[in-house]
Amino acid sequence: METQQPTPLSAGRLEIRPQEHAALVDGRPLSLTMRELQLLVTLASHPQRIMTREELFASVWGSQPRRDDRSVDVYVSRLRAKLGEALPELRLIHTHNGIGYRFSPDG
Amino acid sequence: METQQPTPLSAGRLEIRPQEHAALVDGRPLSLTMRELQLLVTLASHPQRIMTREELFASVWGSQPRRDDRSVDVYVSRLRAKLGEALPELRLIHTHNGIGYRFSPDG
DNA sequence: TCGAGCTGTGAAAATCCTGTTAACGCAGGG
DNA sequence: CCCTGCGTTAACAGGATTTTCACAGCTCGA
Repeated sequence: METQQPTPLSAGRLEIRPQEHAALVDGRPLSLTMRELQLLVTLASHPQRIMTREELFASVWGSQPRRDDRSVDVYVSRLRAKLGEALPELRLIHTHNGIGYRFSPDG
Repeated sequence: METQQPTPLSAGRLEIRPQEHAALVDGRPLSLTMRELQLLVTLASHPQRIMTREELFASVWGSQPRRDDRSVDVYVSRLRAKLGEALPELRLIHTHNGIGYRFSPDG
């Protein structure tokens, strides 16, 4: 069984409410697309854990990525851009070369 | 329990008095139709919360929308037009693609 | 009976999202 | 240096979604 998250995920000034399709910074919702939000939820559901592209893709897209698929990278980039606007001082998503990405609630 | 709103809803220069079927900007009443007002009241009663079309429809029309119903969209558009005339510098109603709409008191 | 305004619906126009590719930068090894 | 591998992001086309317009039916006073 996968770790079941309580409805709201919290990470400093960032709060994520999957049920409400919302990611809030200081109470203000970010304008995330479905994919971006799904990706953020997946990452934030496993704080400090390095997640592979395959894991992330499976969770967000519901299937196996094809060889050399860069969708995860592209959406991480888009997500970072929007998170960076709202929280310029924090880098919540970390790259792990050759493996995947990791969400760190405290930057 | 649902959030119970005090009679007058306030959002900057906009004030809404559901009891009096009135929405005022700087004290001047907007010419809103019933549906437009109901929609505005519903949205403004849940500031910063992303509301789905289903929620909005249920609240305003009192039933479930039929598949592919665009009534909510059309009335949001009509509402925006009238709000935009009175408050050209603010965008109070935000679209959340694939989900619904959100009322932000401060634009 | 007429006219004005409100409503819901369909559909065209405008806008946004998605997946994909490719250009670019950077670091390490040869 | 040059090459290679990897991550980042700009750009694009196609598809999906939203916005807006037009219209016909209704209601309600004049």
